[in-house]
Amino acid sequence: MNKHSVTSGDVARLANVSQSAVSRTFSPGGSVSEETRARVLEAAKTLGYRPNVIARAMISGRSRLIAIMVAYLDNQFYPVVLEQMSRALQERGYQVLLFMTDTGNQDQVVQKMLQYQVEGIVMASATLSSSLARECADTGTPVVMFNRYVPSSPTSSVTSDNIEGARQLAHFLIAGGHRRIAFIAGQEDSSTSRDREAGFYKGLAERGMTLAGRAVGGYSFEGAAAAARGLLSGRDRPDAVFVANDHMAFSVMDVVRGELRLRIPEDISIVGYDDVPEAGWAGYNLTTVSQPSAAMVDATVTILLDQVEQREVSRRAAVLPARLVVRGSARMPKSD
Amino acid sequence: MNKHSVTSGDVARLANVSQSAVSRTFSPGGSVSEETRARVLEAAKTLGYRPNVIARAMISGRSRLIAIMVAYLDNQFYPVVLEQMSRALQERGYQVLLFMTDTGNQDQVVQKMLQYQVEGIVMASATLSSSLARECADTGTPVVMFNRYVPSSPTSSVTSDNIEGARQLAHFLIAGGHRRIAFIAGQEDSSTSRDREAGFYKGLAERGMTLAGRAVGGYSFEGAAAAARGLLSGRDRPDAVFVANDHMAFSVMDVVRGELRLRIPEDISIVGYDDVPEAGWAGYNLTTVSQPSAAMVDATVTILLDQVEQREVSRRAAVLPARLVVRGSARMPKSD
DNA sequence: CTGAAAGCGCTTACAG
DNA sequence: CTGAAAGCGCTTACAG
Repeated sequence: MNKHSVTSGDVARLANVSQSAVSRTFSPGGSVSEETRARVLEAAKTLGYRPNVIARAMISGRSRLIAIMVAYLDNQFYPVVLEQMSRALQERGYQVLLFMTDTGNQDQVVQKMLQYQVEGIVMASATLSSSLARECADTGTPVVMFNRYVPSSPTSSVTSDNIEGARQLAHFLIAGGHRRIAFIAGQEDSSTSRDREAGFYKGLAERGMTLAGRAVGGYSFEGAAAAARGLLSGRDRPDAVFVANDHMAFSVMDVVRGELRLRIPEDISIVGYDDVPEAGWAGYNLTTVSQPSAAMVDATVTILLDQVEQREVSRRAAVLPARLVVRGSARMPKSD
Repeated sequence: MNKHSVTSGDVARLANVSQSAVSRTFSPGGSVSEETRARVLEAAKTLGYRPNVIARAMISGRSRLIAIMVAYLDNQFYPVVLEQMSRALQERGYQVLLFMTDTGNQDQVVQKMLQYQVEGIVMASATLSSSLARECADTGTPVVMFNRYVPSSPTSSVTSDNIEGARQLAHFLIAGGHRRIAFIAGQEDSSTSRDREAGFYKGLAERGMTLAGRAVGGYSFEGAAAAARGLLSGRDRPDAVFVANDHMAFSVMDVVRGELRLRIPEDISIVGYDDVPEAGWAGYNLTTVSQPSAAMVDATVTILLDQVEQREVSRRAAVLPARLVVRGSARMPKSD
């Protein structure tokens, strides 16, 4: 394959052993005498031998490749997750094949993954159509959806408790004395946006309140800015806005302070969801709900690799606890 | 490999043709009659055949895999670049094998890349030691360093003109009336930090000035905060600070406003480098220098794939123009 | 422990 | 255009 591709055969010749002996020396449980091993290792070193893992994958049926599908790398939640997940997978001896979502032909992307004989798939953007889910199951390739799920789907998923997190946020805002509370949704077909909205409604209802306004930001920076302008420029302005994720909340805060000339939280409170690194930056100091990204990554890797290593595809759903993170972008409850 | 791994042989049997005919049907320039092709395609469809690209890689010597080595995904410059680079590579028919830098055993990571028979390597974090560079060259695997370089190394690199960008920044600060100008370095052994510092000195010198203070932030958020505290808490405080990248500049701004209670830019000007998305957010509104990430990605992909496709490793260095982006974090020159 | 041999799923000359 | 055959670099029973 390469210019000087040295193979196990070359090493065998130099070490005066069989090619099988070389192979055994380089496979974890291979039975080789100390002497043979030493001879092989030395020959390998002088030749610069490096086992070809593609050939190994071919014969063993194990590529040790995991596909991760991402998008939205402008939303800091995902780069952080991608970094953690890659490290966790590397530590366990797998490599990450990265796929950027290609709007439109998601089908082709999944076909590519399968062609590369990946042993597992993490969907950290978009979800799997039921026909694609079936194809993956047919080939014995486990899939885990990260930070999303499809209610009736047989695909495993890892999420945080978006309903409970949003519910707490509602209670917190009401305790802070807010009376006109609005919501800016993400992508309306996403499970995160839907669950956060549902949990928020629930929290409001438990205190006898309802939503005072609603707009859709589509999880984009620009979409959120437009939503904020629409929602906040009329009369009877909300006194608090729950934005479906932090990434959009920053955009909303920029519009509120820069265009509408309102103070946060004196004139209006803004809260987000995710607790991305920037939420803690002093320029935003955003009150939000923390998604436990490290625990979510752990659960994903565990659920996926259990299936890979047991060679069976099953369905497991993990829902991890979320936690309210109080900072300065929302008025505090009176502590009396 | 998989549960129901259907192979070209299975398709051949069903279509009543040879296995070679199936293979030709699925290889771009393969000569097959229309009739055969149709029969094969139909059989493939009913069986759910998917060519095994691992086997193809094995026999053809072309894995179509490109390794990208990254780190620092908390610095928004890299996620954006990773996304752009992955998309560009996918469009040209390559897949990205992602490697997170593992402090310490960089050697092992590169060995892994080579074992996976990657056709090219992009180093977007760290640089290649000369012995590793030689190993890559020996196997015929081209390498491009992204946003970094080693002066005497034979490895290709793509950077922006850090010297010129920093020089312009110096001129801009001086024109704005600043007289006590300090610098916060990144990692001192990185080419970006060194070049930005050198260009900055040059710009100061051209106006008869010298640096009024210097600290090292190591390109980390916390390191930058510590550097800012040290640099700005004494007497004779600087009236402007050039921070070696935006990521650190945000941290410095937080310390300046949150801890030191100074106004930006009235009391002190802060400028950064990179022009990451957050630099444009109203909470920071950072004056900085834009690295042309899209052009840098294009150059990287072109330089790398040219070598991959011509099967020869050469050395090319691209230095793309940088551009001053004036926002609100530094006092403006008087327009008279 | 060791080696000869089969075989993973393909591509690609080579003859016809 | 088509098929039989060789071979990519390995792993893994199988005998010894």
